[in-house]
Amino acid sequence: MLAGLAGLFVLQLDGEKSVWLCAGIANMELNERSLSILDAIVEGHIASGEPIGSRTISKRQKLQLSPATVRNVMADLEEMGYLISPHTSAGRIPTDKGYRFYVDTLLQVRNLSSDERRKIDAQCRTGNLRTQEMLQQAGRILSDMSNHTGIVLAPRFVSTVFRHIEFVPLSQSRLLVIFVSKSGVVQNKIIELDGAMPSAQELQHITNYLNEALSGLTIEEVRAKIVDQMKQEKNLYDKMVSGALNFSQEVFRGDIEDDVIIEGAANILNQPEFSDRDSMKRLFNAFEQKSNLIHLLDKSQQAQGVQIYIGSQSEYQEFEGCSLITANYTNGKQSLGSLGVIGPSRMEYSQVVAVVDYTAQLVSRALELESE
Amino acid sequence: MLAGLAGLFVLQLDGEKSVWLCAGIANMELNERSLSILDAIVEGHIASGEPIGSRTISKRQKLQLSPATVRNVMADLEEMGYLISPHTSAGRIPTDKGYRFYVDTLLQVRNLSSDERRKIDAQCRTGNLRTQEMLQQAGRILSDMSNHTGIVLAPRFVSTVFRHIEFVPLSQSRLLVIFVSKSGVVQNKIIELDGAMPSAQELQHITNYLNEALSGLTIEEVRAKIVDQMKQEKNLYDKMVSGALNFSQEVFRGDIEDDVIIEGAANILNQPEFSDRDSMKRLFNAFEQKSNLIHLLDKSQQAQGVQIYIGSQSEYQEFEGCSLITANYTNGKQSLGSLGVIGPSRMEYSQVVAVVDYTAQLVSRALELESE
DNA sequence: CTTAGCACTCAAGAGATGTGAGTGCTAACA
DNA sequence: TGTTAGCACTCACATCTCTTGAGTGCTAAG
Repeated sequence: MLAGLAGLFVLQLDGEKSVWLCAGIANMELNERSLSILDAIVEGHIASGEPIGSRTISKRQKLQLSPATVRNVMADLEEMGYLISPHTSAGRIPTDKGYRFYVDTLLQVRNLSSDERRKIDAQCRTGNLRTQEMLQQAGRILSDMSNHTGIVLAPRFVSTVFRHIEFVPLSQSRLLVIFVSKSGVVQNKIIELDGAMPSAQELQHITNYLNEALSGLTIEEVRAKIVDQMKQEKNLYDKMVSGALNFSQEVFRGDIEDDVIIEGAANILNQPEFSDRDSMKRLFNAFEQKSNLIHLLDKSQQAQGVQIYIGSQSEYQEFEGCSLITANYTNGKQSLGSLGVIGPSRMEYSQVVAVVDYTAQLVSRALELESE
Repeated sequence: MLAGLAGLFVLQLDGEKSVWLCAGIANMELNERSLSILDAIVEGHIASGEPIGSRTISKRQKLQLSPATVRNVMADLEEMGYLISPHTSAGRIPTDKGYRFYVDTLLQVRNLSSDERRKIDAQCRTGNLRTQEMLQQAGRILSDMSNHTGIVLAPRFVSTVFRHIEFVPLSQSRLLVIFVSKSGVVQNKIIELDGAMPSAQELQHITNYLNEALSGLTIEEVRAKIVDQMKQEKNLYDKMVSGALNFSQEVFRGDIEDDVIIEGAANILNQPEFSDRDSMKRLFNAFEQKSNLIHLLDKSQQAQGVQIYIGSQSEYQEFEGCSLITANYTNGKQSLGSLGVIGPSRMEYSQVVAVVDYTAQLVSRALELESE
């Protein structure tokens, strides 16, 4: 859990760490004073957006140090890679490593005020939403409460539990297949038939058979089961079953792409750090392509609790200068997906972490109720 | 069809109008020379983005006029409201009225090169897409080919034709309803039951009854029919039918919101005219709220052929400085929705109109095939 | 009616200059 | 030995001036 190690870090939201404690545990290079100054610089920069100079730090009541002393410490911190100055005569700003250290060690996650909780609850409780809409609402909350961009990875199709399948013939050769997952998510797909369209009765039989045979399995298991049964096909004399299998192989083949909901992308226009065209375009393109975003969210789905990716540590160039704060959500039993906020590295972590955590809890609770 | 009248104008895509012709028909205030100069200024400005001066026009081979003469004409055009100069020593740029006139009278829609056609066709023919995906693909094409933002209004739910309904119980009191429209669009909705959940058999009965009774009607007609039958309820002794009606009233009540697909929003970052934060934000907000966009697209869906809205003529402030080029698409019989491109008023109309028109045709053809 | 000539305007870019926030270094101090 | 005051230095940023060039309107001649 050393600072500077890339990779994930699970925040403990309940325990508050004192700076004092960290001094011993987290990093031997830094004494209490350095930590305190680093903390002040990061928070000052987050608050103002400007580079922070030695005078500003020195004026803070807390530590009675002259600017010169602060400068010495800052020089050390710069040498260690936590800070950088944009140019000779400017103050210092945190590097990615600096943010990382701040987030891992110094950050005190604040609790949401009851006002904020109420605001979120109110937005959330807009009646009887379908899962998809509920997730979209969650994205909107994330975006509104953080003033950044909210992202939600919808439950992965392959890990959803099969509830129901239905076939609707569209034309001579085109058949619409509708699945419903246990949590009520509806997916559909069109398959082109090679042979003739089965009669209504045959379809009904196949439907009944599949609904019976596949109920309660995850899509992954469904796939496995079909492959398995196909192998034994020679032993199958029931024409209907063999037809159903042929069918469903077609149906469950191929991937249904993961779905990512992005809300409040326009908020990145508010961020001074993305004022230049290039970084703005890079981000928007990343939003439109989604695949890298999905990858990150997927990683986060497999982990537990709140995670913070900072800048280049996210592996993807287009997220340079960005931080991504995510949390997975569950249905009480297993992790279904993840959600979070993306914004500039200079972000009010303390606020955003609380919002992401709370929203993930809300979504989990909602899904838990549904899946019961 | 006088220039300056706000409102819609249906372009004739096949007929090419000569400037000469227009001089007589379109506007009595403008003689051939003025038209020619206005044309040159608009096209020049569209091509370069810069204000166009008298010297530039004078240097064109076509009309042998000195800069001074051109200046006189330009002064007249400015007085009539077609042009404006950003400042004293700059050239002229078209006003909204100027663009309107250009589009209505001077614009020569060019045909797509076979290369472009092939490119569009190739992108379109990505196999066996569901309607929703096909429309999204269309949005992407519009965006790619125009370098602006592509928008598509999905077929309005109320006007789609009922094909199939299905009920899936999710819990004791929550029932998932799935409709399929004739063109294969799947919609779903969750209803909360007041009374007890019907048994599987009852549900099956209700399903059969509704599928029978409602087949081939539009959702609008379905609603009317239900209301109608409810009135006669006293005469109904069939418990099942009355149950089905109660049910479906709940199901078809309330609106399913219109769906708008927006692709390539990031392209507005490329446009120098939207370089200032404010106009950029205004646009992105309009994209996120969608409602005004839907209203415009809906208007265009009810009209025929390609339509062009310019700047403030669109009624909405947030589209100031923008033009919207749209066309409706059909299933061969009736207009289902509309699609188009939104970008700065300074837009290559000739190119974009052709792309929008062609894409609308493609989508129409695809839906025609599906609905047969 | 058209055009050449001319004085005038103004945005944009290039220097020049001052200001202030911030730095590093050094020497004095506790 | 750690801390601090003092000082020279740096550099982004804002302001001002000056120049340049594209463009205009007006007037008088063709």
